[in-house]
Amino acid sequence: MLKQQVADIRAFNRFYTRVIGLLNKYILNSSFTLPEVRVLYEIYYHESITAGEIVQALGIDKSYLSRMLATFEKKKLVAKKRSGEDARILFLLLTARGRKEFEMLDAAQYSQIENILKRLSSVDCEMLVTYMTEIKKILAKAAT
Amino acid sequence: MLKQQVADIRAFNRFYTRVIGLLNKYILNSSFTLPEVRVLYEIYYHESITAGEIVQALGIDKSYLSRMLATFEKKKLVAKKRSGEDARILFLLLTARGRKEFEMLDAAQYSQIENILKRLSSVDCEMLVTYMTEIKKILAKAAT
DNA sequence: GATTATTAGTTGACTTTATCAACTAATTTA
DNA sequence: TAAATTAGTTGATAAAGTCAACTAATAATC
Repeated sequence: MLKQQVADIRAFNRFYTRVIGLLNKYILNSSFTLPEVRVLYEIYYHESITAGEIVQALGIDKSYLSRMLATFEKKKLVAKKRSGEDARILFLLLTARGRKEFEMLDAAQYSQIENILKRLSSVDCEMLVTYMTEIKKILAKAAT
Repeated sequence: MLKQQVADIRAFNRFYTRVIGLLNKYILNSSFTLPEVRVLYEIYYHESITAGEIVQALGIDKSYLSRMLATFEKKKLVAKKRSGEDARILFLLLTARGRKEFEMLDAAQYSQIENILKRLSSVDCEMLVTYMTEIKKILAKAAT
């Protein structure tokens, strides 16, 4: 029955909002904020990304990002390289230090998930991953 | 392999963060903020809930909630009733107006999900709900 | 049964997150 | 070459969230 399905999905959304919230909480104990980590993530996995692309990808304000990048530059985590072809564009890249810092965060987030999985049987782990992957696939269909 | 499982779960988390973000975006066009809607939800579905229980359920700060409830009271959406047994405790309840406002929001969120399900086959709908329910069960085990 | 500890909630001060509009500098177009 | 676009910066400010100290009431214990 559709009505019950909608209710179940909303229940999952509330539940999972809380899960994500708890996982993110730990980031708040790091020296970075949540949007900062997301920005570092984008630069780490797409070196030579532009500020505009991050604005698109994360849906954040360009002025907000501009200031965030300025503090990253001050801390020598991110460097900017002006494009030769279009001098309006700045390519962003992590410095060695930026990569190192991000990798530490990334590793901590990894072990946070790992600690959850450790509490589960291997069958439950497999099922969890399978269900998540399937949900992604199904929702991707709805998005087209 | 555990490593891949962790990576898959993190990919799901990034994916689902966006899903929830898109669903929540509409709330931002309402006259309520996201945490406000969550608080109204809690009171609506558990009349005679206390502030402390909401803090527990949603993981929000008690001072933040305290101020939010004050604005709800000012707008005549929420009323407080001091417990006779323990005068430290305030029970929360929605006024008729609060219930009406929440029901409008709730109906809009319902049809938002409904619109997504309409784009899926009934098998996909059922699978989606099943997977979500199973994920909740599995993660609940890990939480104990 | 007075004193201490605990609990529920409030308040003040603050930080983080986010937005808007005006601006600079470079590039494209007409 | 002037006008329009584009990428990003800066100033001002609002909204969201947090922390710690506080009040008021109750419960615990000596």
